[in-house]
Amino acid sequence: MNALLSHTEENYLKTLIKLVLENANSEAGTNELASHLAVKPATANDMLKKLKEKGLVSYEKYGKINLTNQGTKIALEIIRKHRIWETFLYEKLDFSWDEVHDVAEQLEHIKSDKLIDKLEKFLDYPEFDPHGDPIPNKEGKFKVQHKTTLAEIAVGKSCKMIAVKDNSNSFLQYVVKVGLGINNEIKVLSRQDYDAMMLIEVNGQQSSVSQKFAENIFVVFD
Amino acid sequence: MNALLSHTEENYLKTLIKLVLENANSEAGTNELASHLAVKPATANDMLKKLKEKGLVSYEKYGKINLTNQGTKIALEIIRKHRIWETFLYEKLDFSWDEVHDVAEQLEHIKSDKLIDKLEKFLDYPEFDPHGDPIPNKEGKFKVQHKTTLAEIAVGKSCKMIAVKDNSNSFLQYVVKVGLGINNEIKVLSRQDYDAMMLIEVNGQQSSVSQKFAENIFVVFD
DNA sequence: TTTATTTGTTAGATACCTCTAACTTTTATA
DNA sequence: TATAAAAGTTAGAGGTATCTAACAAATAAA
Repeated sequence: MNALLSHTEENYLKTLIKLVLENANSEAGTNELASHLAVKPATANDMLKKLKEKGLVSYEKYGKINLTNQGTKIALEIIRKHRIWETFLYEKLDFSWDEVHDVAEQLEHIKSDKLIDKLEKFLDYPEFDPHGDPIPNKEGKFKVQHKTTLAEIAVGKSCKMIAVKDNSNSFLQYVVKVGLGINNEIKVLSRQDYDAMMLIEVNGQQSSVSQKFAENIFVVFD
Repeated sequence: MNALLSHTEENYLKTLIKLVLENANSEAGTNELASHLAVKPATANDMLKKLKEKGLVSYEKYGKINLTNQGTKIALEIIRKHRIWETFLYEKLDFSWDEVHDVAEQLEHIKSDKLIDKLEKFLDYPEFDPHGDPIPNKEGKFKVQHKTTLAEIAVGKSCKMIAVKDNSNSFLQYVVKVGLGINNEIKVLSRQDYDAMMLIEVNGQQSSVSQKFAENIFVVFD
């Protein structure tokens, strides 16, 4: 029995699960939530009351926010839809890597289980989206990859890019500019002691990237 | 400069253009509009004021409603999106003929010109949707077919189904049950004088259909 | 430990879309 | 043409999602 949630409610749940998963402490705060959704804390607070009323989040006044099992389930369904749509846009409609996110933000709210299941089949059951993030299946299960960042790779070693951490347009466009994409080989040529700037090589193209950049590129060892 | 309209506003425009095109008199009334949108006349009246304010409809108090050029343009864009999505669902995702409408009602509101243009290309620029309705191009132009209904076909003659007039689920499911679909050949075997019930044959299957049914099937002569 | 800062909450207001109930205008009918 | 019916409008209200401004609690700093 999927509760009928508004786009807004769905966006709150999606943001909450991201915060809970990223924070490692498995908790989120009102201000944090509000800033991710670009609303004021007062607004987020109101919505939290509503979501609590619906049994989707658990929290007490002045306490930390968590998703209930039901809330987690719904949040994973939204992430599933988002990533399947991103894959469709990238693979079938020739959208570029950095264009898929914004459109998928809209498409993820379409209410039709049949649609997303048929789309998944059409794409031949993809396990990762164009950014390398895992796609939850109908039961909410997904592949977890051990994630190393480019910043951790030693000088002289090579690795393969598997995902990005930051999904912002500005970052993704930067990644494209450096000539990087999913499954590309990266060789670490040197690293500055002072600021950890790295010189890397991708498909013969050398680029100098910051530590911040390197920390947002997930890789696996060759 | 595409005004940023809400889903609701878009639905009003879409319904208005349908009424205006169907009515032949090129006018619509408040009650008529309201009943098609399943809202009360008071609600429709409020929205009309807003759409007039935005320059999308023209009407005077107690007068008839018309779309402005700008309103027509936007309405055609929504119809274009709806029909392209229907075609996608039917051709690529194996949705059945009678399932596509409801999902397309949601998809038509996705805001991305790039998306719909790429989808159109992916489908190889279709001219008609799965119900036989013409798909407006980017400039709002579409093919007009001279439409004869099955009710007008003489006994003993054959014709080919090209579209349906009624898009309701109950009608479409009935059409499927009779074994009919776009481009099927229909032979009119007999017609009752009393109530115009017709006996037709489709792919070897004989069915008895009412006048109401026949009036909602568009055909061309062989 | 007292104070300052950060974080979270409440109250009151607005815009959107909807409703019901009452009223007005137009159209049809007797 | 007078009246009844249909069509259209207005006023007042409610739910959702948002805001600002003011306040309260928890945490960090002096």
